[in-house]
Amino acid sequence: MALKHSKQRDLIKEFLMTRKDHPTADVVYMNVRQQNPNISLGTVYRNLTLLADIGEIARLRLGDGVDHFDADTSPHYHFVCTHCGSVIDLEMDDISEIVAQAGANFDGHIEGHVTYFYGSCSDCKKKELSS
Amino acid sequence: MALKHSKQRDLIKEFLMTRKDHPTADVVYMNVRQQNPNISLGTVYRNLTLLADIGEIARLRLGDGVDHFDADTSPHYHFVCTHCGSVIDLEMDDISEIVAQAGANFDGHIEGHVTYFYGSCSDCKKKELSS
DNA sequence: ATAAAATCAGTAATAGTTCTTAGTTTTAAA
DNA sequence: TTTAAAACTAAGAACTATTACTGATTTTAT
Repeated sequence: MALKHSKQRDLIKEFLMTRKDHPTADVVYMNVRQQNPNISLGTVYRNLTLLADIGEIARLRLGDGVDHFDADTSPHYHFVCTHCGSVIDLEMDDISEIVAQAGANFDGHIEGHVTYFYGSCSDCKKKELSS
Repeated sequence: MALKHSKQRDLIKEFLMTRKDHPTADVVYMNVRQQNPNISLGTVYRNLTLLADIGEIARLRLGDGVDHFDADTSPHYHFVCTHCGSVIDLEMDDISEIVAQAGANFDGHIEGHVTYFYGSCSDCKKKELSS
């Protein structure tokens, strides 16, 4: 299982670090191909999964049926626009105290929570108003 | 678009109301077939989607790649066991004040939030301890 | 240098869900 | 109560995102 270096994995990680918009595997693939046209989609998926498993990136599941990836692994929350699908970081305080609330009347062990917010992003909100 | 009655839809809704474990489309299909062996999986999917769209049931996306359905549409939170995959209702107060927190430094419009918790359910917790 | 292990590209396979088609029910109105 | 339009159905094809398999290639510890 010893991890070996791979140019493909470096490329994927480097690309992801340049982006703040939480791209999907397919978007990563299309972009990374511009540097390495021979890279395969399977390699992109495998490495995204591997990087997520070792904690170097985060996998986001936002209910749209597609996994998004984020090079920013610090705890933070996301907003999903239900009109254009864009995913945006939110500036807000940590709310993980809700885990204690959830555990108060629960017999199992709660390890964590998944929270994201949805609505209209700034751009889509403007378009709605002007129509 | 006027909704017409359908025996299949009734059957699906009735089945879902008997369950508190948030079954998937496939589980609904397998069970509903015992009453109507000719029902098709597509019909189950179509009606679950329709019922969710008109608000009679809730569609839950819990990050496991499968949609779960819930006849209880009142606002409440869910726990997902990462070991056995079971989905359990949590008894806890409403936490939708987090929406205001999230909107404080955000330029768009936040309509709602998705939150669920994960960890080990009561049964799986016991099994871990005894191993 | 070399060889075991990890990785790769390419492609087939899978899972969950939606779409298409041709025929069947439902329902409002004649 | 016929009737005909609209909604609905079963069956299965198609689609999307993802994972698994293959034999060849790269990495790295010796």
